[in-house]
Amino acid sequence: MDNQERQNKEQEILEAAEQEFLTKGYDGARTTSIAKAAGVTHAMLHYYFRTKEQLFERIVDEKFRVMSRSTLAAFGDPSLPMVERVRCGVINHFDFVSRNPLLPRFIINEIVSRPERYGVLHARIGAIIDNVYRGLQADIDAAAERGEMERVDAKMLFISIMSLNIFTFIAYPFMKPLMGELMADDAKFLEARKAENIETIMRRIKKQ
Amino acid sequence: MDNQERQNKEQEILEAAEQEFLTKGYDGARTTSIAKAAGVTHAMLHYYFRTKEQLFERIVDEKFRVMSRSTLAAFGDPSLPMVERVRCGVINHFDFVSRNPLLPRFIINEIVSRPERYGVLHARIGAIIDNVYRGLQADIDAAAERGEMERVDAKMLFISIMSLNIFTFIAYPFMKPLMGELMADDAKFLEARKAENIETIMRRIKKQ
DNA sequence: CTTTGCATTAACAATTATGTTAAACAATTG
DNA sequence: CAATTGTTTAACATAATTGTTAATGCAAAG
Repeated sequence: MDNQERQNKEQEILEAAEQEFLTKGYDGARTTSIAKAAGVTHAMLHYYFRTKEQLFERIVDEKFRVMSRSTLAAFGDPSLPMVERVRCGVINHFDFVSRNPLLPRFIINEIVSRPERYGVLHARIGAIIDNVYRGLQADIDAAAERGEMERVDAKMLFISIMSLNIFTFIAYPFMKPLMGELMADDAKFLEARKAENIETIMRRIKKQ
Repeated sequence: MDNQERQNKEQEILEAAEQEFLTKGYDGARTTSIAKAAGVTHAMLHYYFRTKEQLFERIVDEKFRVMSRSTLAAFGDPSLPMVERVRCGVINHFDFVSRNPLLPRFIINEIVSRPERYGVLHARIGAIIDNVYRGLQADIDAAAERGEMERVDAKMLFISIMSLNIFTFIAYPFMKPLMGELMADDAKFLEARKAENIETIMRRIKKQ
């Protein structure tokens, strides 16, 4: 068996594991079911990844990376005027969550149910965020000074953006059957929801 | 043993079960650990509730009821002027979630991981909501006509309110370590967050 | 006081998941 | 082609968890 094939098997296990863990969580996931979905015996899964725990770590690591990278990238281009920069941030963040709809719920559940493990990670991300914020808040203050927008707290604004964008996807399966025609067409609803979130945030920062 | 005592035991099991299921979810919960927390042997738990499944049902049922009652009640007093009615709705909903911080995550996870079971429930709630909405949208339109507020979609507004209020609590354990001083004092942060959510929603409906 | 019925316990049964191992197999290398 | 290394399988071991049961206790009712 050549390298190519081996990597394929590893990859297939990882993909099946991602699907299983993201939809069912650590406790609900079954290694046998992951192995089956990947088309390997469950002994092979253990051969490649030793334990369920270690396989899970791999998924968590990757997902955390994707999540934090994209979340930070959402606070894009500092060369844009502040108001446009925020609009752009909301759009980018919405689109990211839209491409990874299962991710936020997974990460939140993970952290809620095993807070002890993420101390290091938190410290690291915390430092990065702190840095970004200081700059962002300064830019907001400057723009407010120039009368371009309302003076707002950068962190609060950030939380609002995350709330509006993420909740849409977290609660989708819950809301969909409750909302009738509004949600009949997924694509249409998401488009409308995106516009609504942008509008809500833009009004929040609009000078009045 | 008198009636009082028996009901107490049942009650203690239910309370322990609620705690366990809400924090760990169905898969993560252990009946032995529930029994231990309730101070009974695990055979007693089975004696009272037969299976884990049935015990879980009891908790889900009650929690669903609490959740839907409070969510609807948040769209309070139709005698108030529309703008005040919305403000009041946001405040009531925030306070409700604040008193039941684990509830939204529990319900969302439940529904995501077992969608098939909630068809009936959904139909019922859907009908109620539909009803409330029709009235609410009419009231909003009328208020907009009178120039008291912006014309907005009632369902979209509702989703925004839920998003802002619920996400705060769902993501709290995740954000807390990331936000530094802002969240050092829980009570203070929640107060600030509540004010921020009210402001965000009020600006959304403000005539401009 | 005895009978009846519920409450309680401890021991046990069954199932399910994770993880291991030894042997078979395949591929690569010298 | 022999030796070595890594891969695969099937069978097994272990542990955890849910659920059952038969025996015992206990309280109230007749």
